[in-house]
Amino acid sequence: MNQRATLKTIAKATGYSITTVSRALAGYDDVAEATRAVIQSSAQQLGYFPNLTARQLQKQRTDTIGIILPSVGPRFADPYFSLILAGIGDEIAVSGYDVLISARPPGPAELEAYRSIVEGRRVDGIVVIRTRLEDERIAYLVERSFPFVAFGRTALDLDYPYIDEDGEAGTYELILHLAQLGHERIAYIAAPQDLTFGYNRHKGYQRALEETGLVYRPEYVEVGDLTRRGGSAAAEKLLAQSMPPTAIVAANDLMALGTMNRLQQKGLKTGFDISVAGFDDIPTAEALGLTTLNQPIYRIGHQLSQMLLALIEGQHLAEPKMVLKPKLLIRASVGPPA
Amino acid sequence: MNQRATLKTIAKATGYSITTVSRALAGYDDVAEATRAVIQSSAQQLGYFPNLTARQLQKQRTDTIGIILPSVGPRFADPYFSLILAGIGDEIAVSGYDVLISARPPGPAELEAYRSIVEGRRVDGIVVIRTRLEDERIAYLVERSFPFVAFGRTALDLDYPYIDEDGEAGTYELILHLAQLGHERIAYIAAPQDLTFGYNRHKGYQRALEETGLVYRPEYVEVGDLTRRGGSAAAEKLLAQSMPPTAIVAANDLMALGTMNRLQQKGLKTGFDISVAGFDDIPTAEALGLTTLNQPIYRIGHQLSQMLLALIEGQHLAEPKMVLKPKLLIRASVGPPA
DNA sequence: TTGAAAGCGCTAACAA
DNA sequence: TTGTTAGCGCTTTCAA
Repeated sequence: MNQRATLKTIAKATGYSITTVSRALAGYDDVAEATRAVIQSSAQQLGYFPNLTARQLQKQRTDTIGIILPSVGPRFADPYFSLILAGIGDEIAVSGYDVLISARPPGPAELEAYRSIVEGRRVDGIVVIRTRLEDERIAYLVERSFPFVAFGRTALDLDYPYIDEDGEAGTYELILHLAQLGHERIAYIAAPQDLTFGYNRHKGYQRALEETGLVYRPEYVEVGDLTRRGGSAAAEKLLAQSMPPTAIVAANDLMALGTMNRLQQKGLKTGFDISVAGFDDIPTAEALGLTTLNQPIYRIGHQLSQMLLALIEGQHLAEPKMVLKPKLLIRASVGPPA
Repeated sequence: MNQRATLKTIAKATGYSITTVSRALAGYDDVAEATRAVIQSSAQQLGYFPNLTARQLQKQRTDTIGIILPSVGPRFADPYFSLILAGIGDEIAVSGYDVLISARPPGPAELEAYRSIVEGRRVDGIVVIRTRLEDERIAYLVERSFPFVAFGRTALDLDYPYIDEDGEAGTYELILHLAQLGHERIAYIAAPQDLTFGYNRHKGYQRALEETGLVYRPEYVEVGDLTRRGGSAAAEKLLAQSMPPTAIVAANDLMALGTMNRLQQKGLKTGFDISVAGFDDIPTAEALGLTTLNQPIYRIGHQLSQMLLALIEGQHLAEPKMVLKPKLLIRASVGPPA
């Protein structure tokens, strides 16, 4: 990499002081027009570009926000992550901010990454995604009073801004729909229960069963790892029962798709022999006619960005806590019991 | 955000100089054990964490690599981008690096973003994705001799490290397969021709037609914008011809999927009435039985990261230029002509 | 209108 | 073993 031009270089070249050069380039109005012209042309000629790191150190701000993906292997490829990332990235770019991304598996290394970018002052704010009931990341950020917004709630009694979707209400509505179609044996492939959304969605399932007078049977509930493969494995177990379910609802679309795969392998027709539904409405869901609950993840990313930027600017948030109702999309994967 | 502890704070607290504190914490062995103990406990107590920005300024390195996504609207959500990002992010994290991401539409703003992170010294290296025939980004990086690797070749006569897939050979093989099935009217939905992969894949189409003795008809070629919607629109035009094609090949899966949608709307059965094929093998492709060409994008991301890190370390690359052969996956979307 | 000086927080060469 | 000094490149206060 060739030698860089700095303010010093220009100062030397033009004979002015570093201070004047800095001010001329920054557009201050207390610089003589002639001087500014000289300095600007010199800067141009030398290919000057400010060293952002130095500026950050001085200004104590980075114009960057951070996201640490709770990644488990290639899970980064999860459409959920890409969508939220897209929403955040696109919106943040408009304001001239950048996004710093790290991928860490949940646990000590993850928290260490938070400490690193927070204490190390690498970012001005953080977006926390996929919250957990006992979320140490949020506890930490609140304690440090560092600007952040979260996609999701927690069980912690802490005050912080978030957007969440009402997973309980959504799942409740879905199960109700199935019950109305006549399903009585509705199985559920749950998400890990330490994840807030996993807990909430499962609660919706439970509540719907209760209110429709159906029995909650533990053998009809499997916990999956949110992947397609996990969904497939869970479906296998559910179908192996002596009294197999007539409908299988998964806590996310990926597992629902895995379930559909498994049904196909077994020669069962989704939507006829067995109904399947998911949650998220990822692109593939529409293509395969999967009944699911839609939440506008991309747009939520937008909103989270706006909230975070406002926070960074020290503004007060008009609506710091939002819970969105997901929209039930009935598609071909669901029908009356066989 | 509460007050931060710096080296100075600890120096004041312990009575040692900033230098000694720095060295004690950095683990230099020319510090008395007793001193180190005192300093470390003080640091611990004060919750000290080094200011990474300051360190970067001093060390002239950021332990960060940059990726600027050529985004057009929510295109960030393109599985291609997510996958490559996943591959890069996961691999880079292992080495303790972070990823800085910006999203800019191709054009002046994009180049400006490159200049900003390069000249501004915000990153130690860059991954350029989705190269173009006349790629100004690459011309710029080469000229600045800044460490970078590219996913894709260019038409420029420049020496730089890249991994690319052989889009020409892949498409060639696919078209050949269709011809062997008996297709004579094979239409093509091309990618924009300024994109290297778009150009190459189209070339494969052309060459295959020639070699099988089929005619290249301009009216059988549409250029799409790589989205589902674009594929759908292009398919519409192709099907409106007096002599419609019996097979439609798209330059990427998303457009192929759009084509399938359109066929379905028209009541045509993909794979029977009309054959459809794509390129990329995104997750949905398998689910929908789309014939396509697979390239291991995620793993390519891994490799690009490794190459880039080696470059940053000043190492010599054993194999700086790699061209991978995509794998043809025949699925149900393709059959003999109706 | 311009410049000197201080400082952001850190590292490192050199001296003591 | 420890401290002094200088410097990374920038911004900003204050004085001239």
